[in-house]
Amino acid sequence: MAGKVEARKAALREKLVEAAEIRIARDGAGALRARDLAQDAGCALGAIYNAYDDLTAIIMAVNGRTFQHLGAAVEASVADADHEPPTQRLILMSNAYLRFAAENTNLWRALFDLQMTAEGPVPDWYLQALEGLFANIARPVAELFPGKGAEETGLMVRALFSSVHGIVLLGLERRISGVPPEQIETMIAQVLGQIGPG
Amino acid sequence: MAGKVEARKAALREKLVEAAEIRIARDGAGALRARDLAQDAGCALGAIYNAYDDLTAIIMAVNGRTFQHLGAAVEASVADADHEPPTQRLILMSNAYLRFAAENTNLWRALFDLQMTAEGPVPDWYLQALEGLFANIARPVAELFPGKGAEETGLMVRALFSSVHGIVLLGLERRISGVPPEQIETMIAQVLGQIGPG
DNA sequence: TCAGTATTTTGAACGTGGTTCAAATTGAAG
DNA sequence: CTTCAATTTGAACCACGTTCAAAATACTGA
Repeated sequence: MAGKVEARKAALREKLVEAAEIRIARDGAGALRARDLAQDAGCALGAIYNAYDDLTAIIMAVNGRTFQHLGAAVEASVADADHEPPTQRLILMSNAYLRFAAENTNLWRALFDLQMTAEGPVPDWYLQALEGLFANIARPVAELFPGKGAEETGLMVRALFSSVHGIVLLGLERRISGVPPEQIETMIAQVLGQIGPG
Repeated sequence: MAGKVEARKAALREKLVEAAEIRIARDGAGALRARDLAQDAGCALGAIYNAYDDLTAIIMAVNGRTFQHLGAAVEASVADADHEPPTQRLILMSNAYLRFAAENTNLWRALFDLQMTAEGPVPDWYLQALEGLFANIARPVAELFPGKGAEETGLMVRALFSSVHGIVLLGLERRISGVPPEQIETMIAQVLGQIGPG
């Protein structure tokens, strides 16, 4: 019975991220409360701190899942779009990004909100998840700018991702943008439609 | 001596925003503490709540100033650039935006961080300040796309602002972007340089 | 099986921080 | 100077993340 405690610990970790995911999705990461989480997971308040260092670590665990889902959604959007021109593939991915953000706003926000708050270095898997996203963008961009070097292409990839991210971010903040959600796609197309050589 | 209390109250409000501005600029809006603020302003803890509804209201007051400074910086960047082509003017404004954000990161972040947190409606002057920024962008955009209607131009203005905002936001988050600050200008130019008719 | 030891779980308690409010202080009026 | 209203004060309240000594549980050897 050596793995019994291990298994119980793992089960608790699992229950905690699941409960946290539900709460973050519903109320946002800022509304996550240790006491609520303990209740949801059916454990003692202190047990949370046996499973994770602190609440931030749990949010990070949720972010890990969210990144997976986000990455899958973006990749699926161009899974069978090889025949489409590169600009169109960029637009497809961006719309998938928008859709994911719109349907999972709080979880998606947690992905980027956390960075601002926490001081320490971003975990490695975080950066790698981002690189994964960038890799998908890099393919159409490389097709669009065959002449450019890797350096400049890499910057362009980040610039385009950041642009779409900004459009989605402010666009979903209805109170600021005043733009109805269905217009966000138009804005993305307006910007990405311009991208191309010469 | 009718206006005496009024004046004292106004003076306290002033001291509070000034102290808050200094603290937010140094440590970020999230690190603002009521007790520190009271000490800085030389008033009792409770006095804060005579002058303002809550800490959020003080941050909003600071944001009001920040918006003024930001608007002034952006306008100044194209003050005597009428002879420049529209794309160049967009780049000038964007670089001014970047520069302001880089030099006043915490104050600039507070401008957008707060929205996420607070639930209530955004105050009117907030939206008007944004409209003021948009108006500056609208001029070059209208020159670039003389054929487009007001509707589409308005969307494009928001799309471009959001794009630059996104590039600056993620670019300054060094831990995420991994891009050195001086490259952010390059990314802005990469995207804005593409904008133009047909 | 059981006593003894190690490990895990528990939740009361601590520290921090925003906000409140009864009491003290200050200012206005007679 | 006295009285009354308004303002100012800071101790106290509550919510929350986190800790840690004690209780519960699991493991080991006889």
